[in-house]
Amino acid sequence: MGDKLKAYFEDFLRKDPIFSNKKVLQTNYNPEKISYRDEQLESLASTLAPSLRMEKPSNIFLYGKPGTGKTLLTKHVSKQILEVANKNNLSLNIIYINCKMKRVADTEYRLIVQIASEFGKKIPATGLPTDEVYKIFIKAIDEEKKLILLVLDEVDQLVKKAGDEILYNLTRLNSELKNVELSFIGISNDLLFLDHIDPRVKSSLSEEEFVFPPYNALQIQGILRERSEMGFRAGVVSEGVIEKCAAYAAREHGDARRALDLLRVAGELAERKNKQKVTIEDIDEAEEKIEKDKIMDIVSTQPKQHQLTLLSIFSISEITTDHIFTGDVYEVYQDYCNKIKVKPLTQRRVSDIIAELDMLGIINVRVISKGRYGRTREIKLAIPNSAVPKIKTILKEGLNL
DNA sequence: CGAGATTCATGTGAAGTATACCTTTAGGCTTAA
DNA sequence: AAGCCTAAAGGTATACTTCACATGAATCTCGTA
Repeated sequence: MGDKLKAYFEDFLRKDPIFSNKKVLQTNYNPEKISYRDEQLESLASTLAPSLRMEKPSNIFLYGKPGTGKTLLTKHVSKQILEVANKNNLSLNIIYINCKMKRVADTEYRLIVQIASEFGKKIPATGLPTDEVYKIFIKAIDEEKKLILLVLDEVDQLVKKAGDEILYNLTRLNSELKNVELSFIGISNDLLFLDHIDPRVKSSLSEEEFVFPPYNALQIQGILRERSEMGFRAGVVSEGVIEKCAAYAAREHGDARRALDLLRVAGELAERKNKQKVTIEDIDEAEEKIEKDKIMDIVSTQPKQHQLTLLSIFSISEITTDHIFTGDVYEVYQDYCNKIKVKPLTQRRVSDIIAELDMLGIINVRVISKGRYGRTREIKLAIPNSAVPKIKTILKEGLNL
């Protein structure tokens, strides 16, 4: 038993590794050089530069489709600025918050709590009035003179859920602060986001606006080449692999992150299969795996009730190819609840949950009127049918079904 | 035949409730002088 | 008397429920061409 395992590990060690430096291909990797975003890099840098003179920089708003380098660039510039600031003993803080994170920063209260905790201030998760939380927060940071850059990634998600007053309150925060100056960097995937918010907030939040256009296929190829040279051993990546990754990603509105994921996962799959080269076939497989992993990730972190709702939708989708309606989902949902002895929520709530699941992108939902036969949500799966059974079984396991 | 009324199944908004947690405060107990 | 602990009172955020009204096109109704 042990020998076999040891042999496997020995083998693993001896085997020609596909990767030379896998980190480079991971999505959280921060490259030294960012290609094809020179213009944005320069704009961002020049807008933020005054912060090194302890002058409050303009608020900035970045938007563009996913995987166009918004977050990457922001982090990159932040890092550089911070390094310089530290070297010169400037009290400059850059706080990065991702507003999408469920149960972390998806309400006004939680957002402030989250920001405060970045400053080491613990605030209870519930129980305090929101303006009290603001006060605690202000008190905590306003002690010494400093400059804070607050990066709000995926603000659109936050505003969609909790309204744009949050942004108003945040921008107003500056007048309450005596020593600290606060600048905002908002990042949004939704190109129309700015059109939907209060004009007053808009004008103060986006004093500067930078658009991140999608990468075209050639640019993605370029990015992939750079990274694969660093990440893979020479000659491991077969002819056409990069082109294919780029083509896949270009199809998805030029999402570079996706392209990189694709390449990395393809490499991992090849490695697992003890292959010497990454081939085009690996990419197809990787595509499927990424999709599945992504969904699994979202699904498994959902609260129980959401999972039950989702499970109901999946179950129905397996028996019919027709569109699914809220009423059907609710019936199945109740059955599942009874089976595991959980008190079912009301249809009102389930209706809201379905809307939330839509926001997550697992399903697509449209409110339609079926005339004489009432009005309902028309639910469609936003994931490949092939992935359903597996997710379903995992869901069931997690729910003791 | 077509304009207008009806109808259905659920969307949607507002207000209320349950839960879990918070701070404040008042009383009771202990302690030390 | 001062200090400390505890429990009750009074407050909030969040997830959910309850109630009531809004929707909007397929279908029905009925007057008219």
